[in-house]
Amino acid sequence: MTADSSCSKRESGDDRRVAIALAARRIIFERGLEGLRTRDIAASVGINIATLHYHVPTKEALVALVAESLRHDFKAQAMRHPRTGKNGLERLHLEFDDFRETVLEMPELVVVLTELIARARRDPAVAEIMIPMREFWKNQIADVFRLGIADGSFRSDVDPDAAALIVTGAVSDCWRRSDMSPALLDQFLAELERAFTPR
Amino acid sequence: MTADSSCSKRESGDDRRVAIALAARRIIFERGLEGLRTRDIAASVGINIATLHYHVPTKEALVALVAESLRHDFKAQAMRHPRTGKNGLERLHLEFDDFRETVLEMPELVVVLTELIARARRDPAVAEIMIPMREFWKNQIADVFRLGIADGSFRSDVDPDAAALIVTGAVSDCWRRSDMSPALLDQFLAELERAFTPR
DNA sequence: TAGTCTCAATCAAATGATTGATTGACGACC
DNA sequence: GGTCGTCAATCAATCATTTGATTGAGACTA
Repeated sequence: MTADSSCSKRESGDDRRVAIALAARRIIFERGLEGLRTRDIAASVGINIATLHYHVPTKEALVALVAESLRHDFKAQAMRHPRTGKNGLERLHLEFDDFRETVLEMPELVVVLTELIARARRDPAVAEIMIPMREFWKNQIADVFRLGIADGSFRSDVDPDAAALIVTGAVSDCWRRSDMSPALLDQFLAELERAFTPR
Repeated sequence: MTADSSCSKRESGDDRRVAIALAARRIIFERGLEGLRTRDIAASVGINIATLHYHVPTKEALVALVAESLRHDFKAQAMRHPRTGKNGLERLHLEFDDFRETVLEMPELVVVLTELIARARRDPAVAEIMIPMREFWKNQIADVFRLGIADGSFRSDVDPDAAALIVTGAVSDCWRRSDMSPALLDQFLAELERAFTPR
């Protein structure tokens, strides 16, 4: 206890808010938005409830902070692997590699994403963050399909927008299952590629 | 008010519980599990909070009742259109017709389903109802694919289980979007069929 | 009549949020 | 280098309301 000198120093506002968002994400993962309590977050961060309110004034603002936090991670993720010089199919394949990595590294991500997307229906502040995120992802995949059709790595009768909806939807749902064996995951992703490749 | 004679008769326990489940579903649709309050359900049904507890002893039991209610509707739905004498592709097509109907008739269904499936991770009583339901649906679709491969209406290299995951996942996610135009929905479903048909 | 169902009032605890006092950090000034 | 003032950050205590649930009496039904 006395050796713990890091506790005597105050964190900056931004660091605090990051810690708050991460704690909230963990709790949402475990208990859903349903079970998210401001006091639990404060306890998890190691601060008083009033301090939490000092940094994040309302619970609603807190949920929006979580949404921002997710957006931030999502963005960092999207920049991870360059796609230049790859054809459509190769890019789709890289998307799936990213997916596998994310499942391993951030299992909680999609559970929290799902809760926030559901909340977007009833909270405009959250919608403002989550819906553009989702659309961005879908449009990225649609562009991969357009490229693939042009370079011949996908069937010419593929509808890029519809295909993107299929891929993003199937991948999201698969992610939510979280109990899939690696073998079944491989089967699933292989079948998803086969769905669009020429014969 | 005085002309309202239906209020003068007591409902049976079963009818009450049905009304309670339906009220709860409506509230979950509007506010999520996060915003589900026993008093709001009681008010919506037109009964006192103690009466609600008489019929459904705890909030947990109430959520399980909602899960049962969903299962019941899901079952009724599955029996709706006979599938005899149809090949694989025709059956898949009928599944999609059902999907369209359900989107129109019960828009709240998948929002509530999603909330309950998320809750299944942390509530064994709900998991016991929701997970078998989901697996049943997936296995039905997998059987459609097996039939279709055998009758030649689907590609022979389709992996039925993986394909079922793709279809159920994509359809569920699409359903959750709830803001899709009918034209885009048609495109989506057509592309989903093309993904598995021979060339 | 007996069992079922319903209600208003109530309980104990939880919940999001507030208040006022105190502490920490930093820069200016002597 | 020490002191002071200012602002940011923190805390314990508290508030007002909500929440899931309970109690005991009365109403309803067959």
